Amino acid sequence: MAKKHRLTLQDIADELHLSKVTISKALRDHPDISLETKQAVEATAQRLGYLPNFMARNLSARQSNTIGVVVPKIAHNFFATVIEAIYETAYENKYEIILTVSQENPENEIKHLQTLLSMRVDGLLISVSEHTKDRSIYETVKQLNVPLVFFDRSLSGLGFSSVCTDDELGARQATEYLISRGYSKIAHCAGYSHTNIGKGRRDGFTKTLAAHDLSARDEWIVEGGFSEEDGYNGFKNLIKSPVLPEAIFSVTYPVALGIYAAASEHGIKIPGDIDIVCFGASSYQRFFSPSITFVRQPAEELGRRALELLVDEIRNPESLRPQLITLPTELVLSEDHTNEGVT
Amino acid sequence: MAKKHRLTLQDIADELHLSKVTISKALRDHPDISLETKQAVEATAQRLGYLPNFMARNLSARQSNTIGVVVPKIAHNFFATVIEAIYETAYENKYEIILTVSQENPENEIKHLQTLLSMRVDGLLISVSEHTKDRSIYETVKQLNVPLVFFDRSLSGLGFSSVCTDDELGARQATEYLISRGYSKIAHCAGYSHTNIGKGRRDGFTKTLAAHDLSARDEWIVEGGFSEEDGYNGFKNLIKSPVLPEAIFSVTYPVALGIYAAASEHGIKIPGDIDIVCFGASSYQRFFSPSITFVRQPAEELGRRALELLVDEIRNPESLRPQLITLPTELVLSEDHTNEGVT
DNA sequence: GTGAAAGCGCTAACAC
DNA sequence: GTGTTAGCGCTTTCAC
Repeated sequence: MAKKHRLTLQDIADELHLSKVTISKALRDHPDISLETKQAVEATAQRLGYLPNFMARNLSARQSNTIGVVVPKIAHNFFATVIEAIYETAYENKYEIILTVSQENPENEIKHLQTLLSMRVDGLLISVSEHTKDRSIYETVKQLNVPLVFFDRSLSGLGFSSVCTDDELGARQATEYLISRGYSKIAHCAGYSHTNIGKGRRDGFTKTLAAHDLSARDEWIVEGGFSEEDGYNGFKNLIKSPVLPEAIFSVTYPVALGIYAAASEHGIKIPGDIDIVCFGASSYQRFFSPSITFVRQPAEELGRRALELLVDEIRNPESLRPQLITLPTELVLSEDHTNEGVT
Repeated sequence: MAKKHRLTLQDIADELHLSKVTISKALRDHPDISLETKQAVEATAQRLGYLPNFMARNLSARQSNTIGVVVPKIAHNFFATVIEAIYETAYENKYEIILTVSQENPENEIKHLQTLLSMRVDGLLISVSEHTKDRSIYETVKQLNVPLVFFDRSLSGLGFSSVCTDDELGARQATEYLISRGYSKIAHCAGYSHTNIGKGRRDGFTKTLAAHDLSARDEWIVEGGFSEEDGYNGFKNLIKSPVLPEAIFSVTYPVALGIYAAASEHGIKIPGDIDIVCFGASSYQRFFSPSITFVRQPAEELGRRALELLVDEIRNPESLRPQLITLPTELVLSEDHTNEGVT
């Protein structure tokens, strides 16, 4: 059983005694072609079950209508939400998405970027891994003149646009809240300072403390990654301190989950014994207790804006200068705390 | 500023005074080429920053090393986990993934399938939407001879392989558990019976009841979709019954969340007033109370197996007959219940 | 071992 | 309006 010959423009052309160029134009609704012809072509294409070959089309047209995306992780509420928004917005704009996952590994990130470049994507949407340091691949992208927009986790100084959360604002909201609750001994399970989000959140934290004439003991700021495991390890380090903090500001939701796990191993109740505020949360959070106070990240908007900005840059390659967009956060109080006065 | 001319094989060929055919072969490690030449080519390709053009390569080679995936949703723990496993396994097998999202909409599903076919993906991995009824697109795929494997949500009778959860087993485990807890009035927020997973879970439920000489009142089996909203509406319907059930078996985790939301509006405590068991859960579930008893779905394994099976079919197009793989589930008791004897 | 010729399926430029 | 010609960048015979 030989591989079935897939229909081509020529097959339709033969059927209608026209040339394949006419078919090609008709199918793409080119003004050259008369309405009658278009309809006839459309009809037989439909009848024969013709499906265009995008590889051929794209090779010839030198564009793929395709956008490459690199994220550190998928199965994490924040990214899953951003990704879903990216998909929706892409389809509205007639772009297909090629999604790749770095797994927080810079080497994967480079490999995926190369693959996407080889696939000749029209543009790139990147959230860099927590360990990315080598920027040469991004310089290559710049040189190749391929539009790129960072989202959430960005690299500055490369001349690319970015759409990020206002990390410092969110951190300030979180910290102010903890201070308003009467805590003065506040710890921070922080993200790496070489990442924009780690640094922004940490800066917001320390600045807010300083504004209230407070400060955190050195060992109360534990720097690490953004995963459950990092939170777990972070808490284990934290409790080595001779003085325990009254509250913790966690850099991400997964980190907070790790903190929970570690704390429960030590018989420490959260938020009972040590209170917590978290940057980001699961969308399921509201159904469960302890319902924690958290900083809401504008995940959908982030995905949508990033994609729209990228499409803009693809369509107007020359006109635009890099834009650095920052979206505001919002503090969401846990039910336990809002009810406090009542209870 | 003209669009930069991307490097081609010819550029490397010129540099080395060889033909582009030689370069092409050298880069692909073709046995024709001598080691010296290969190394020289490799070196200058590296130096010049050559990136192959996959569109051209794929057009010429008539294969894309690409797999198309259609899922109903991303931002849902089960699918996010399956998708992540698919990505990992794909990379191990040197395939790129084109992921599309139907949003439970059959029209999107068809459109995406056509797009993927037009992109000439080497194979297809599908989890059908909850409303899919028209099967003609799948017959087209069959005719085109494109390998396709269903995962989790499948369509039978089309001659395609599938990798699914043992829904009936899981439902039996859940129902047996509720019965063992002493409940006899058990409701089921069910999925559509025209879907394999809706039907399997419902069958497991009713059969188990029957085996214990029990049965559910008609209005205790509420059929709907698989989302939070469906659970919410389902519960609203459920409580119209003159007799309230003592427990609910929920067809999915999102449905259980909807049930929570609706119940709390009515001042009904779950699992206090009405107990619940759920098919599937969030990976975060264990950190929170109420920690509910649930049926664990083998999400990673499902993704991995489905992709491996597909790759098999791509590589051995003739030899294999459709396989229907079913993976077992496992009941996970909530902490609240396991501690019961002790408390 | 290397390369010239042909073609993958399509589109763009230009003639008619 | 429609068709001819010439590629897009690569791979596959098949000579040499």
